Amino acid sequence: MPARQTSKPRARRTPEARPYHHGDLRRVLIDAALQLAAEGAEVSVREAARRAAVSPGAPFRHFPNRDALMAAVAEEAQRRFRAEIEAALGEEPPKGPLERFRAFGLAYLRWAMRNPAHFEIISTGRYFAHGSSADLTRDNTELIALSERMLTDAAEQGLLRSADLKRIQIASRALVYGFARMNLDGHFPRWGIEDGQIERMAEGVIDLFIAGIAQP
Amino acid sequence: MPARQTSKPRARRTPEARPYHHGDLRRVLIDAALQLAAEGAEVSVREAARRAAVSPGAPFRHFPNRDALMAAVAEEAQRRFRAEIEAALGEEPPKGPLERFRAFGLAYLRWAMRNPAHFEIISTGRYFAHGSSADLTRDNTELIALSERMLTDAAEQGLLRSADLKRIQIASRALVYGFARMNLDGHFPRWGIEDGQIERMAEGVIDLFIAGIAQP
DNA sequence: TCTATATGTAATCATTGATTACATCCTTGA
DNA sequence: TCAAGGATGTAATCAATGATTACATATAGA
Repeated sequence: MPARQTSKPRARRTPEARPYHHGDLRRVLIDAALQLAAEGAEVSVREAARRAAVSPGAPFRHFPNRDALMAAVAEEAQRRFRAEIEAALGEEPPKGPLERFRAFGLAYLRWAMRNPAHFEIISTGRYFAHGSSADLTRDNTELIALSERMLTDAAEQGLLRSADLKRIQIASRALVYGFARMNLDGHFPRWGIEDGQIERMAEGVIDLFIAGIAQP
Repeated sequence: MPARQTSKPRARRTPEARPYHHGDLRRVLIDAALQLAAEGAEVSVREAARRAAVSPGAPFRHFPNRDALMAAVAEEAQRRFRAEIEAALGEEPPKGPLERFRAFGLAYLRWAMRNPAHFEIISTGRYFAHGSSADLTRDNTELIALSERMLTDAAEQGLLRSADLKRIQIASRALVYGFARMNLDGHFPRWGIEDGQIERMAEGVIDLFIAGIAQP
């Protein structure tokens, strides 16, 4: 059997001999899990360990349990999500709040549709206790606050028909979230072959909503 | 040990001795799984078997695998979902299409919020292959058709501002589905203590949407 | 009544999350 | 410098689950 070399590893290790310690296993496990999810596979601790070429018990040195790993994965995904949305908004020349809201919704949906598995992990609360990660909660809260600020601005500038701001905020979240989840949950039967069609429909839905709340 | 009586079971069985054959195990398994889900537990084949007081292998006489059981569960849940919505619509005195649409959305959300686990099984497509049950697909399709008909009627009666009916239909589905899933996925933090508040917000969101698409 | 079929049981397997005892490495401070 | 001790990985093991197979029993129809 090709058992592990027992020669003193004190000496500089040969190129192919992995060192006993991994380097940054935590990071590698998170990446492996993200990749697993992106491939549409179930995320299992053992498979992540396998991809990191490490024993099945090793991950538990970094995460007390599977949920903690998933929470870390969600944290990373949420970070990327937020970064991409803010980047998209940053590219925009300054416009009115409703135009910014439109850009926000589009960036949100584009990311959700291009990273469905990661969006699912972020949003579902099925993989770990809600609020178990402060970072995740913060990123999420700030994204929501960002979008709500746009609507508040719009209201202050008299751009909205209704005075019930809270209602508009919730409805807008429900609309965008619902569209993302419909895509995720397989409610867009065929047209998914090339995603352009779904993204165009996302745009149309957002425009319809904005037209509905905007002062005529 | 209180091992099973080996006396010839040919004779009429004593009251407490369960007969070898169960009666309607398939049905009982589905009900057990529905109940498990409603309790917020994971639905496992074995636990369903346990509740049916039957061996762990028995369910596989009725369902080729776990997914098939979940599909049957979804079928039953979808049947109830549709029945309740149609019942709610039946109670309504005949009104305009937008009023009917409003009643539809409310009935939809009320059921989704009162049966979150069942709604999840129906809608997610994570528990079994989409389209694996003809009945489920049919019930779902007809619900969608029902709601779309209301919007079509509204359009024909000149009640809508926009001519893009398809867009309105998708947006309305996204809105209602999104609200239901936000509740399901834990995006309504505190106010859930008594559901009345969420149901009122659901009502408000639907009204906002209808006001947005209706001809002023 | 006799037999084919449907339905349940017992035993077993592979996979997974998790824990425990042990091995190895790395850092720190005397 | 180097030994102590914490951090990190391994090996072995456990319990739960989905699934399969061989076998047992009940039921229906000729």
